[in-house]
Amino acid sequence: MATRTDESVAARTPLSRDRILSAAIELADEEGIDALTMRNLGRRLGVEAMSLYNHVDNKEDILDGIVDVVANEMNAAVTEFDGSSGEWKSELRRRILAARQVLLRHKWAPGVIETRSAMSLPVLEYYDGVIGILRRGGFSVDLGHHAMHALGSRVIGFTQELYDDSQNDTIDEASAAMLERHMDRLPYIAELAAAALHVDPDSTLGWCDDQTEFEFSLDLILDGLERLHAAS
Amino acid sequence: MATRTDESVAARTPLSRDRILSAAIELADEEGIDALTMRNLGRRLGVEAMSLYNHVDNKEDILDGIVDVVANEMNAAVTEFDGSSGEWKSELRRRILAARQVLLRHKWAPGVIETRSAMSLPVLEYYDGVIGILRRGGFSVDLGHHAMHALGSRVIGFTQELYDDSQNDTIDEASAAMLERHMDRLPYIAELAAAALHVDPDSTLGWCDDQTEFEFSLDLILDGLERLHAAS
DNA sequence: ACCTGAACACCGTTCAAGT
DNA sequence: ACCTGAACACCGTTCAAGT
Repeated sequence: MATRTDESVAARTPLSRDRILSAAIELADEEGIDALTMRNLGRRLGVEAMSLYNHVDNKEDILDGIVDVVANEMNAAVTEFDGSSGEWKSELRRRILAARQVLLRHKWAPGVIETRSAMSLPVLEYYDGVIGILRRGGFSVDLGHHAMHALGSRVIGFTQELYDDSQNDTIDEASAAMLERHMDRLPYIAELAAAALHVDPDSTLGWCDDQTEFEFSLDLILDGLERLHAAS
Repeated sequence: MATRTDESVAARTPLSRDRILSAAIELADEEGIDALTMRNLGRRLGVEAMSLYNHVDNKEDILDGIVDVVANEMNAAVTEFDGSSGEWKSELRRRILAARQVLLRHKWAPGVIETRSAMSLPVLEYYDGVIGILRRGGFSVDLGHHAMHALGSRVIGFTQELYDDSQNDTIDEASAAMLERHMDRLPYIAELAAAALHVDPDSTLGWCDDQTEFEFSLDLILDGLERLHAAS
């Protein structure tokens, strides 16, 4: 059926909004969000940067678009759980951890979502699904609203980390030296570091296991909500 | 004592790292972090952008510097509570809410802290104080560590909001129209909006009171930690 | 020792010109 | 209808030149 199956087809495939958004996500995934420039994106598509403007309004439009694509990916990953159990807590927990798996492939996404002034319909649909789980589980509108705030970015499976070391998985030498030098002014951090060292002797750095900490915090919040819910 | 008290003194005051950092913070507070460019900063100081490089290494150095200044402001606002009560929970709560007051004056700060690769000593001292409150309150090193993760950016008094409307306190018309158009696909958000409207009839926008939601979430986490602490 | 002007290598974006 | 080259107004930063 395919009349053109050689590799050069890709290069000849005409530009489109969808191809631009896919390439933009690839670029951000592989090289980080800072590498997502119009000129870089054009190069990846074998085209001049200015050609992109025939298919998207501007860079903001691209950022809006890739957020929608990722949110749809989350929604797809998550629908299988909808109504899968009568239990709001386990259902919500599984939904959030599934969304987290998607976002771990697109670590730039929470930061970009944060900067959008207009709202994304797919993101709102994701949120709507979360509130739906709570409401069907018997939460009042009010407590459901509070719950969304308490979960914060964790509702999409992400901890907006102060000092997230996802970029460079190690503490750089300058910081390590500074820590060393000022341990006397940081007695409790020194103690914590010592304890972490005890567990994993050859790294001052890998103090924290992201997934473990995420689930700890998520469960802490879910347990708190459960108690408030039971008391209401 | 002052031989020169006229207003032009400020303009003649020689440049220094401190003056540059103060001006940078003013600029970011007043016009947002995007307005903090070397040329803008130079203009505010009555000097060419290139002169700044005599006193700071580069822009990264300025960002590092203003984070330190703000963190020191937080530490100053917070020391009065240290050891003020034997009760870790109320002490930590007051500390975080005091830090929050500082950060509400410098809303750009959490975002900048997040992008620093090197660690700030004043920020670490703030964290150290938090862990200290927990440890003196009887928390194990491990539970103290988990607690820091659970609090996340809230430990410095800030909710890293998805869609924080601090910039434009209103939902823009495009988003409002989109919400209107797709209410059928967002049944639970529609319900929430209706409830919020009921409370405050003339705004689809002011759904949430930041301070209320912050304290709700903070107390939820503190209560959860208290329970884990009691069980340990 | 400190400040400046011109320049460089990047941005996003516009627009007239090509096919 | 789509793509391009040159250009514009911005970035951060370097460097030789001024005082």
